[in-house]
Amino acid sequence: MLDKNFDPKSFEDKFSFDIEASKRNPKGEPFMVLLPPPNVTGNLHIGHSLCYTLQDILARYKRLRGYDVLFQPGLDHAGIVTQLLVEKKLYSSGVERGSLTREKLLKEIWFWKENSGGMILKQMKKIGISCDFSRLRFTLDDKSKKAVTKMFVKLYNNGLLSRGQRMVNWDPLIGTAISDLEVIEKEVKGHLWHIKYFFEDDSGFIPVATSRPETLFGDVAVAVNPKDERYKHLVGKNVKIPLIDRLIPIIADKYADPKKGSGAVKITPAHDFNDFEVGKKHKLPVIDIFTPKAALNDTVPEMFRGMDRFEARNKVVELLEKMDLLVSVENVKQMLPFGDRSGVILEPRITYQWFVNAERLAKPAIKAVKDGKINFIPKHWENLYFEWLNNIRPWCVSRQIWWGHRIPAWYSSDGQVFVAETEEEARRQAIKFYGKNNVELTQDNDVLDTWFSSGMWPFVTLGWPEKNKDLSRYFSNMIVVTGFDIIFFWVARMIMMGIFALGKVPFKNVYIHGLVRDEKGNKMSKSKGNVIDPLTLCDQYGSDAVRYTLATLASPGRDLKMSSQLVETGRNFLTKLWNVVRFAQMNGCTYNQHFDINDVAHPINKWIIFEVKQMVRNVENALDNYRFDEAAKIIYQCLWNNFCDWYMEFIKPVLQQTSIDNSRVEGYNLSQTLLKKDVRDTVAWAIAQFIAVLYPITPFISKRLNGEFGIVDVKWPKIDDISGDYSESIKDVEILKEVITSVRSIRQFLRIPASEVLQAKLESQDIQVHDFIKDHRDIISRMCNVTFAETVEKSIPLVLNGAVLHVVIGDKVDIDSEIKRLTKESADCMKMRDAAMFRLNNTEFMKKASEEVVEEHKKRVSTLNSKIEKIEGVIRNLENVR
RNA sequence: GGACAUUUAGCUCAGCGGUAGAGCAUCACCUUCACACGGUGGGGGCCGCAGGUUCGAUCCCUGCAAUGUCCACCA
Repeated sequence: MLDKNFDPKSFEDKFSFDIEASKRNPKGEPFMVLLPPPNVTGNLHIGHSLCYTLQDILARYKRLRGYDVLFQPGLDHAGIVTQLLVEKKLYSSGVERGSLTREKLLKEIWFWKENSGGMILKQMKKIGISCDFSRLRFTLDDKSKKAVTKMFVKLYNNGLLSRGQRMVNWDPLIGTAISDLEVIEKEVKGHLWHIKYFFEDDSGFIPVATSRPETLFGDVAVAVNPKDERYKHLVGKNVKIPLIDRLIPIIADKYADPKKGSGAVKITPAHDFNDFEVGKKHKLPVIDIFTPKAALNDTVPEMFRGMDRFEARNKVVELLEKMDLLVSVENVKQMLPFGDRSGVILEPRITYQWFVNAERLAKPAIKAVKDGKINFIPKHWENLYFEWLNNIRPWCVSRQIWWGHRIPAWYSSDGQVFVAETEEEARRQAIKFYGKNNVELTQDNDVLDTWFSSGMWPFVTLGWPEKNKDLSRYFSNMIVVTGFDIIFFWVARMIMMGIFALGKVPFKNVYIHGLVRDEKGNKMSKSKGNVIDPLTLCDQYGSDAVRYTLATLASPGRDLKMSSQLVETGRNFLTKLWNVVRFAQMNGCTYNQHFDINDVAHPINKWIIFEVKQMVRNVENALDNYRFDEAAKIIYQCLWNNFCDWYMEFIKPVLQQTSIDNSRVEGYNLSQTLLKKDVRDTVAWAIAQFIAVLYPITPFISKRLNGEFGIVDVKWPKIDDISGDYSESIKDVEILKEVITSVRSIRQFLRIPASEVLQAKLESQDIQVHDFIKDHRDIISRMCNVTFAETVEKSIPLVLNGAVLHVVIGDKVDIDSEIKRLTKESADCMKMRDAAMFRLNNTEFMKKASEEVVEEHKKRVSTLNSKIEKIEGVIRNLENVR
C-alpha cells in the first residue's frame, strides 16, 4: 500500500541508478542521444539539469516507442580549467609555483581526476539520467588519444592544419594562446592619452592618442590619413618616440581615421591586430616589448624592465606628465578583451601556433544545414550558425599548457617538423627526409584545444577510427540537445569534423534550449548570489518534480525563469498523482492485463478512455516535435482535470458500493457488480497510461507506482487498438458536467451552503439526454448535493445545451437579481450570436469562407438562439411572478 | 553599426486566420471518509503601437517602440 504521505525521498534513491533504464533494444531503429560531456571538474548546475533532463526524456520516450537508444555518457578533460584548478590546489598546499615538471604535474592531475573528478556523474544519476554508465568515456582516455592523434595527422596530411607565426589572443596569466571564441569583450572605463610626438628637428609635434601608452616602446610609425588636411604634409617626416627618442616615420594610411582620437595613430605591430596588418603592409619592423606574462622585456629602457604592463602604463604616464609630453587626457569607455577562463585582459601576441583551416571545413558544414540534412530546432538558430561559419577565421588549436592531447608533431634541431601518429613514424619520416641513419627529434610541447577532442565526440564515442557496428549504426542517427552558447564551440565543430572524418553528418537534429534564469529573469551568477542549485531542489521537492518543472518551462526559443515556487507546483502535481493511485488502490483497482478496452460499455468509462486516448496522441505529437512543455501540460490537464476532478468523482458511487449487487444497472445491460469490475479495470488502465506517458518525464514516481500497481513493465500506450464510437458517450458526459457545474454555480451565486440539499428537476426534449441524466442521478446528487423532485415551484431554471434544469430554492429566490443575472447571460449570448450572424449576412464571407466555417457559424447561431429563447422565456415567467 | 529573438490576465507563459487559454497569485465558500501539496465557484485581457493584406487579423506583411541576446568596431 502506498504511504499516505508522498515522500520522493522514500523511493528516488532506489531508482537513481537503474541499469534497466538504459537497456538497448537491438531490434529497434537506432537512435542516439549525444550527451554533451560535462567537464571533469564540473558540478551539476541548473543548466545541466535542463539539458540532461530534456535528453533523458527523449531517450526514455524513444525507448518506450521501441527504438534502440544509445545514450552514452562521458567526461571532458577541460584542459585549461582542470589544469588551473589542480595547480591552484597544489600551490595552496605549499608546492612552489612552477616547480613541477610536466610529468609530475600530469601525474598530479590524473590523481586528482581519479579521486575527485567526475562528481557530476553521481549528480546526474540523482536526477535520473538514464545513460549507459558502463560505456563511460573520457575525452583524454587511450581510445580518444588514438583518435585525436589520427585526426590531427589526417587534417595535416590534407593541408587543413598547419603551423604558422601569427598574431593570436594571448592569455598572460595562463601563458597560452586561446581561440577567438574564448575572448570575452567587456566594456571598461579607461583613458585616452594624447601624447606629443616631436619632430626629428624639434620644430613641433604631432599629437598621438592612445589608450595604451606603455606600448610606445614598440612603436614603429605614426599613421595619418592621406586625406587629412591637418597632417598630410607631414607624411615622410620622422618623429621621436617620447621617453626613448627612437625615430619613427609618419606614414599615410587609410586606416588612420581623422575622426578618431587625434587623427594620428601610433603603429605598434607586435601588440595590436590592426597595427600588425598596417605594419605588414608598410614593411615595418615588429618590436615585441612583452614577456609571455605581459611584463616588459629587455627591449625597453632598464627602469621599465620586468615591470607589469599596468604598472608600466602608470609609470609612462607619470613621466610623460613630468616632461610635459601630454596634450590632454580623455575619459573614455572602451571594449577590452578578457580571457573567459582567467578573467585577465588579453594581449595580442605574435607566436608560432597550429591553425586549422576552418574555412575549408566550414563549406560542407554550411551546405549540410542549407540542404536540410541537419535541422536546428528552433530553426532561427541556423542564422547564427551560418553567420559564424561564413566569417570563420583560422582556428588556433594549440595551447601552451600540459593537460590535454599533446600535439603529434616532432621537430628536428633545425626546426623541420614531422607530423605522425607515433614518434617512430615521425622518425622514419625524418630519416627519409634527411637521408641519415638517425635524427634527434623533440615533440611539440603544446597540447590541443579541448574543443578539438570535443568536436570529435560523436564518432570517438562510437569507437572511431575503428570501423565497427556501433559507428555505422548510430552515427548520423543522433540528436544533440544543447544551449545556444556552444553552437560555435561545439555543434559547428562536430559538424565540420564529422563530415571531414566520415563523409556524412553526425546528427540530424540539433535542439537548442534556452538559458535558465532566476525568477526575475536575471542570469544566475555566483556574484549575484541568485544561483538556484538543482540538487537542493531535488532534495526539497524530489528529482521528478524538478524534471517535470524543467520540462514545462522548456518552450522552444525562450529562456526559462526558474523558481522554487514552480517546482512546488510540479511537486503538487505528483502528489495528486500519488494520491489518486492510492485511492484507486484503496478501492481494489489493480492492473488487469486481460482487460479489453473495446468491451467497455458504460458511457462514463468510455468517456475517460477516449480522453486518455486523446491525451496519449497529443503527448506523442508533442514529444515527436520536441515540445516538452506541451507534453507535460497535456498530461497535467488530463490527469488532474478530466481524471481526478471529473472521472474519479463520477465513479465514486460505484466504487464505494460494498455488497454484491446483481441488479441491473439502469440503462445498461450489466449488473452493478460487473459495472464495478469494469470501473476498477478502467481506473487501473487509465492510471497505467498516465504512468507510462509520465515515465519519460518523471521516471522515479512512475517506477514506484508501477511496482505498487501490479504493472510488470512500463509500456507505451497502444492507442491504435482503441476503436469504436465514443461520440455519444462524450456528448452524454458533457451534459452531465454541465448540469453539475450549473448547480454548483447557482448555489454559490445564491450563497446556499453546500450542506443544504437542493431539489431539482430536469426537463429535456431530447430523450437521450433525459434518460442519461435520469440514469445518473446518483452522481449528480453526490456531486452537487441535490435530490430530484417533481415540483418546479419556487425554482429557478438553469438553461443548458438541450435541457433546462429547475432548481428549487424556495424563498431564497430574489427575483430581481435573478432577472438581472439571466439578462446578462442572454446579452452575452446575443453578442456572440450577432457576431456570427453578421458574418453570415456578409455576402463576401459566404462566398469566400470555407464550408466548414460557414457550417460552424450556422450551428453556433442556432444553438445560441435556442438558448437565448429559453432564457428570455424564463425571464418573462419571472416577470409575471413578480 | 549588423543580425536574431521577445512583447497576450497582477506574475510566468501557451495558443491560433473564424467565441482569448493554462499555471501561479487574487476573491468567496468548503476541514466532505484519495489529496488543504486539496475541493468548488468567481473576478481579471484595445493579444506593445501605427499602417497594410483579407469577407474576417492577437495570428500574415511593413514600419515603429521597448526589452534581451549574439556578432563586429573603437586611437
